[in-house]
Amino acid sequence: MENYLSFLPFSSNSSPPSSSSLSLNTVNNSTLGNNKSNIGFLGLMSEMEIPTSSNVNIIGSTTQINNVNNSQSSEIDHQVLKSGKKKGDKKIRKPRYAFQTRSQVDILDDGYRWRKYGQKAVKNNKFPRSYYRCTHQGCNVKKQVQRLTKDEGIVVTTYEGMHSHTIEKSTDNFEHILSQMQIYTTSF
DNA sequence: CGACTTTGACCTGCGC
DNA sequence: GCGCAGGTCAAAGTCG
Repeated sequence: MENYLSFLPFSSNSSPPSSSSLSLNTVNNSTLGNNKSNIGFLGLMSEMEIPTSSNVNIIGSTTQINNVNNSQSSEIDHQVLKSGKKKGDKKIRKPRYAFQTRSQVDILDDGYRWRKYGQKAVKNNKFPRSYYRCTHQGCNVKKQVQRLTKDEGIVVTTYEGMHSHTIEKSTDNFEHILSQMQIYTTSF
């Protein structure tokens, strides 16, 4: 919070961060000191590194992120998520989409507003996993953010569900970011 | 004062 | 059935 930093990782011609282009929030307890935000999109993720559930979809190409959500979750989207409160509900989960970024900071600001609702220590990982929920009314999208133990520079973000509204910040928008990211992907 | 984070407790699913 | 791990809740605290 105090350490809210914004970065312009991809290009040098973008303008000030807080309301445009990609900006990144720095979580308080993340290691600061050098603000090198060397963000590279890694795309692929091995299942071993994300053992959370069996239906995590691995995103290999950044351009698929939105499309996959639109095409696959439209039906499932309305099904009730395991809530822990409602007994008897089917344990059907929304599809999840995970991708990795190489970053010094944990949270990619994708233009939506997120509220943290939990944090858990994860087995075999020295970094906790953070749970976020979209604050937009009626929007039930969640995401998890976790840093890998193996490589502390890699942040795994897992999205669950589909936004039912438009981006709240006027970012140059996520697609632009993703297209930039893909350049990194292909160069790997 | 509202929005957000922190954090311990609780619930559920799953493997043994 | 038991214990573990993941996921969520909600009260309290913090910040702008």
